[in-house]
Amino acid sequence: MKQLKITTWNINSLRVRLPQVLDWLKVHQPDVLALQETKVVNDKFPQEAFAKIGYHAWYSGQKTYNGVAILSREELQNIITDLPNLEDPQRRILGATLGDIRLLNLYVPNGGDLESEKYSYKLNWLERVKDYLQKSLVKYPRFIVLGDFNIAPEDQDVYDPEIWYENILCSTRERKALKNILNLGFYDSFRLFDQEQMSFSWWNYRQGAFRRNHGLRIDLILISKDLISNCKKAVIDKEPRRLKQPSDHAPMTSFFT
DNA sequence: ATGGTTGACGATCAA
Repeated sequence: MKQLKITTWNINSLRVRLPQVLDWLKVHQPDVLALQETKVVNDKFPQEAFAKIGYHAWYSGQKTYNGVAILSREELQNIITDLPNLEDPQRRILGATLGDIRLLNLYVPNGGDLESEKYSYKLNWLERVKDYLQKSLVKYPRFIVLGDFNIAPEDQDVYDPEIWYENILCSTRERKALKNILNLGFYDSFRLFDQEQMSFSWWNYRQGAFRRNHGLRIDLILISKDLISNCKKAVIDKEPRRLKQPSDHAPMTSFFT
C-alpha cells in the first residue's frame, strides 16, 4: 500500500478558518483532509483556494449550521452525501472512495442534553449509520470512518470523568451506540498506539479550557480490520488550537503505509 | 451571583 496520511478536523466555519486550513495543508500535506462544521453552502465553497495548492474538493454544505467536506490530492470516486436508510436535511455525511479505500466523513449530531429531542435524534442517527456500515463493509473491507463523533469513547478520553458523568458526549447510551459501530469490526486508530495521558481533540472556548487542558477526545478515525496492519501512527496536532481565532477542535491524523 | 466563548446572522440558536 502506498503511503497515506488522512486527517479529520472540525474547523467551525470554513470562511473564518480558511487561512488556517490552507496553512496547515501546506505544512502537513495530508492525502485527505475531512472537514466538519464548514457552515458554508455549496455555491460559496472556496474550492479554488484549495485547487491552487493541489487539492480537489467535495462538499455537502448548508446555511449557518453543519456542513462536511473532503479535500484530496487524488481524485475520489463514488461520492455520497446521504445514506439510503436515513432521511436528514442536515448536511453531516460525505462518503467517497480513494483507490481501494472507502471513506465516510461524519459530523455526528451533538445531542444537546439527555432529555432533549436532539439526543434521540443523535442516537437514531448513529443507529442508521451503524446499519449502513454493516452492509457497506461487505463491499468495502478497507474502510475508514472519520470525523467529529461528538462522543468521548471512554473515561480516559475525558479530562474529568466525574464532572462529565452521564453528560452529553459521555453518556452510556451514546457510548454504546459508538461501541455498536466498533463491534462491526472497526478500531479506534488513536488507541492502536501508545499515547500521552490526557490526550484530547476538543476544548471548550470558555473558562480557559485549552490552557488548563480541560478537553475531550471526540474526533476519531476508525479503521476496519483489514487496514490495521497498514496503520503506523495516529496523532492529534494541538498547534492550530494555540493560534489566534482557533477552531475549538484540533486536527487528528492517521498514517498508513 | 452572574457569566463565562465563538460563529452565523441580524434575534437568538447551536455548540
